[in-house]
Amino acid sequence: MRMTRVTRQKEAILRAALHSGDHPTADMIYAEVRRELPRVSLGTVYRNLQRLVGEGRLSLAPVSDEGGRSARFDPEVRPHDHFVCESCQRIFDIAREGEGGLDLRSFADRGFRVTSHTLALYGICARCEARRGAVGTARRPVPK
Amino acid sequence: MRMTRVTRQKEAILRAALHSGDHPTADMIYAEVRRELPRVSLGTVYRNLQRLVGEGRLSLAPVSDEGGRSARFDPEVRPHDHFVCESCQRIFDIAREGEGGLDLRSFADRGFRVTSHTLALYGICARCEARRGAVGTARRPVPK
DNA sequence: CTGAATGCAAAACCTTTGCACCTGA
DNA sequence: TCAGGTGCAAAGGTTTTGCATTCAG
Repeated sequence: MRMTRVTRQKEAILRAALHSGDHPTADMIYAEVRRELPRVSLGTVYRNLQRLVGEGRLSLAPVSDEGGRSARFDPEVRPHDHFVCESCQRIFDIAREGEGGLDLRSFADRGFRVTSHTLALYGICARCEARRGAVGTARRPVPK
Repeated sequence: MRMTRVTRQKEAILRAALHSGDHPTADMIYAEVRRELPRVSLGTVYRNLQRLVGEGRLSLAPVSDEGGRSARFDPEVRPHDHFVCESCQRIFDIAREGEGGLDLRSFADRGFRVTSHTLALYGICARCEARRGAVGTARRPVPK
């Protein structure tokens, strides 16, 4: 039977993932944890992130940010959607209302069984939209 | 000014991507092109896939297959959605009806501008669902 | 005690890039 | 001709893994 041990590292990694505001990458979490546990290894971070996702304490945000090859972790584990701002790159969680408004009947009719889905919206967030109006047409990133 | 040259390689790569049935990875396309041009390099494949996507002749399927770190290319360039079978791993294109049934008013109200979106459904496809019923509860992959 | 977790470093994977040579328009 | 494309190989970035050691239960 799988014994899930409580280690200083794992706790710090979860805490970092929860408290790091914006859908952090493994590397961001690594940097954060390092401030508390300077000798932690990147391998430990990856292994624990994997465990935490497996235990349902974190989720993976299914967003494909342009050149982004790195996974984004999400403290929100309930089904929800995402909005990605193409200007400042921030990722917003979107609460899912009911079934997300999806009509899946045509799938059931064809013998398909849908068990989950991911929805990501792309565009310009309110802050960038406002700033763009003020500054002109330049699409420069909005600092945190 | 950007001159887009027609080369044997580029043509073979596009042909391979179009004719390869199921949302191929760069590697699959490489293998396919190699049969015709054995000296083609993987770098050339990547460079051309990038160009073809830039030219709107291919698109990238925004599906996050489990451990899959590799990009999937899609001959369908019009906006559409995807269904990923978690049993046989096949990816199905789904035609998008109208705006995909998404209600984006609440976003506009909050000052967000949505320019595009990606929707991926996960579940069991009709073929696997049927086979599962026949075989029992075992979830083994369905061969092509 | 004992096996799960860690730290470290090497490897694995996918993709990009530098550079000399080639080639299509 | 000659800029853009190619082949090759090396580099880059992210994630995984082998192994001796440490540590939680």
